[in-house]
This record gives sequence, structure tokens and C-alpha cells, in this order.
Amino acid sequence: MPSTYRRPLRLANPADRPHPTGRIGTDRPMGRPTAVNPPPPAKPTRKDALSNRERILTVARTALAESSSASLTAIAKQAGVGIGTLYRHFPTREALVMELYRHDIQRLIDRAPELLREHPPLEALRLWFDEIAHYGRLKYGVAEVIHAATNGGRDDENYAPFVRAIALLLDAGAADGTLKPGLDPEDVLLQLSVLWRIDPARGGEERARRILALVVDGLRAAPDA
Amino acid sequence: MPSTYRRPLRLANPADRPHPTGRIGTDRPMGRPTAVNPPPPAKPTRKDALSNRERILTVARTALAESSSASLTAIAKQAGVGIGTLYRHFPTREALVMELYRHDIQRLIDRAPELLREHPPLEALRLWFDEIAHYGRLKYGVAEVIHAATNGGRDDENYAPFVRAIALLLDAGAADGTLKPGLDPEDVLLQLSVLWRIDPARGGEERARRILALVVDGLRAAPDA
DNA sequence: GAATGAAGCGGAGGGCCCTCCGTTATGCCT
DNA sequence: AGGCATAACGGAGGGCCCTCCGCTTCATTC
Repeated sequence: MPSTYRRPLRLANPADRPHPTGRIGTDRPMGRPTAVNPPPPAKPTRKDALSNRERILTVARTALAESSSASLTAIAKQAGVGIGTLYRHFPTREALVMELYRHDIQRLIDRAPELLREHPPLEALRLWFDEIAHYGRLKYGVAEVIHAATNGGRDDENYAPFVRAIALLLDAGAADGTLKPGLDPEDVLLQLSVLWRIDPARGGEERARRILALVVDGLRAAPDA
Repeated sequence: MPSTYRRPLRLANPADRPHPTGRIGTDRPMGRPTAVNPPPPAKPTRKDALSNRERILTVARTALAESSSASLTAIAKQAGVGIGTLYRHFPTREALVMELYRHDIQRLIDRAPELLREHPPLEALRLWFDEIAHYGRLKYGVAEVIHAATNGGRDDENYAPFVRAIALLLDAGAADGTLKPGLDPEDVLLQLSVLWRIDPARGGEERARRILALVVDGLRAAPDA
């Protein structure tokens, strides 16, 4: 019987909070970029580091699947690694979760242009939203992206592509006149953040769909113009 | 120099979390209701309890105004009261904040019927949203209400009236055909929860207004029906 | 005014988050 | 092979949240 600790889940003014910085792979003065040399989230070069990273991810995947609020301490322990190591690899909880969802998120991002090729913009947007609503993992993935970005994390790594995907859809809709022109993709992204506040147990999916439909309607061009 | 603790602000599946229960005023077997006898949030009867409660509120008001994420520990200490006492009075952080915002929230709720008397429904809804966007305190107050409710708190105490206020506006709009019929007020409330994710520092107010405008448009009756 | 029982107090205790930094061990170079 | 610089490790430490429960102090009764 674990404990009865109820996770904070604070509701703080974003402006209050400092912001974290990852470190792995950054210590190196980074001589001439060898080939593929993505900045902070670069995969560690040392063998032990790499294996640790994998181990953490494996453990985290199952642990977080069971209870999305599993403690990092527990994950570290179960992965046989010090808490400091976990943080070295994933400077924030979001970073860890993001890594787990990265594939799903990326697939979602890729879907935007695909859908646009197969459907008219408005329809594409609808379908895209549907995918988000349908796959719980995507919902939480999206939530993480928004969350990280909102908290001043400047987590452009994952945030920017997402915004671009939305912008793509919005622009297409603006071009053919079905959506309002000049919409801010970040506004829309923010509206999606509602999704993770929905209790999935109590008619979650249904509610999610309803709300997304409302959002789409809000984005449509005013027909009386 | 305080500390560098970065508040969790977790992003957990609501279903994972147990839920708290207040206690003050509930120990008494509550004989025949004396007159005004609201259930749990009843004001304590003992003199010391009452003064403590006031003291906590006073301290909390200024502390939270300074930094919306002030620690409860600090507040308790500053109020010259044990942490246990603080929790006895306000079983959760939301409860405390809610109490501070109670007046503002109540005023906002009261505004709904007032606005409906003075304006057509759609306009009333717009104005109501404007008030939320404009007063930061309301924004955070609203956030707390939603937050508490969303976390299975069944915090009907504050949640229900709010939902009713929205329902009022929606019904009026449905009646005169400017809003969609059959809208779920809780869906709308949930959409408002976006507001507190907006960083107030970076063009917050402007963004809030934009998004609220989108929300309203989403609620409007489809003119092509 | 004393007795008494329950409301209320308060802080220890368990759990978590995250940072810091002394220690370890790996990759690379000679 | 041996040495070295340093990437990476890991856990102590400081801070926070929240619960539990023995002790204190009102308020009420006699």
C-alpha cells in the first residue's frame, strides 16, 4: 500500500515560476557539429548514459501508463538509477512524458498536411481535432506540449512544430474562406488545452468531441460578412 | 532569500486522485438547524477558531496577492497558526483561494441576470465574458472553481451557481435563437478554463479577449440552419 | 464557579519535487 | 596500456504538501 499523498497540481500564475534547463550533452563545448547535432535533447554519447536513458524510459512508460501521476522518485528507483540521473536526462517531468509521447505527437503533426491533401481545409481541421479527441495519449501529449510551453519553458523543441501544424490548417481554411483570416495558431492551441481537464471517466470522449466542435465553429468565417 | 523550489503544478489524470474533505463545523452532530446553517463551510462557532480563520484569510489575501503561489506553510506561520489549523479551516488550497475570491465570484454570478435584463442575450454573454477577461481576480477565481470541480472535488458549493449562471445566459440565447440550443453549460465553463493558462505578462488580456470572442462565436446558432 | 466533553490546535511525519556538488567511470589521446 | 579531462552518476538536503492524532481550550451544564 503506497501512500496517500495527493499530488499538488498547483494552479499558479505562470509568471511566478522560474524555468528549468536541461543539461545532458550540453557540457561538451560542442566542437564542430559532427553531423546530426540537435542542441539540448541530444542523445547522450556515453554508453552508460545511453543505457540509463533507455532504462528510465522503459520504466516510465509502464509506470505512467498505470498511473499518470507516478512519482519520479519511484521511477528512478525502479530504473536503478539515482534521482539526480533521472533529472539530468529529463530536466522536467514534462520532458520525460514528452519523450514518451514524442512519436504520437509527431504523427499527429504529420497528419495535418496529409489531411489537407485529402480534404478541404475545414474538414481537415475537423478530422485533425477528432484524432486528438479520440486518442487519449494524444490528448495528454498535447496537454504536455501546451503545459510546458505555457510555463515559460520556451520548449520550442516540441511546441513550435505543433503551432506550425495548426497554422497550416488555419491558413488553408483562411485561403478558401471557410475559416476566419488572421487567426492566431497559439490561441487555437490554447483552446485545445481544455481537453486534458476533462475527466476521461465521466463521458470524457463525448464531451471532448462536443467542445472541439464548438471550437471549430468559433474558427469558421462569419458568414454574414 | 527564500528558496528556489519550483512548484509542481502537476498534470495528472484527474481520475488518479482521491479527494479531500473539509472538517470544520462538521464534528457537531448539528442539532436542529438554528437559522442559517450552511453545511461544511459553516463558520466555526468557537471564538478562537473564528479569529484564527480571519487571521489566516487576512494573511493569505496579501500573501497570495504578492505571489499567487505563496506556500501554505508560510501563510500558516505568518498567521501565527499551525499548519494543521490552516488545513482544518481550508481543507484544500482551492478552498482558501475560493474564500478570498468568493465575493468577486458571487458578484460575477449576479451579473448574469442583470446583464440579461439590460441587453439581448448574445450581447449579455459577451459582456459577461468581458468582465471575466478584464478582472484578473475573476479569471483566477474562475480558474479555481473549475479546477476544484474538475478534480472530482464535487465542490458544488461554488460550482453549481456558476454553472447555473452560464445556463441562464445560454438558455436566453437559445430562446431568442442567437445561440445554439441544447448547449451544455459545463462545456462552456470548461472552455473558460483556458483563461488561466494565459500568461498575464505577455499580452494576456488581449489574448483572453480574442479567445473569448472565438468561444462566443462557437456558441452562436448556425445561421445556415 | 467547577466540571466536562467536544471543537479546535499544532506539529511531527511521510511522501514528493528538484538542485547541488563531491565522486565515479568512460572515451580519448599519447 | 596508462593517464586525463570531464560527462555522468547519485544521493543528501532544502522546501512543500497534506494527514494524523495527542493535547489544549472553549462553551456549556450543573
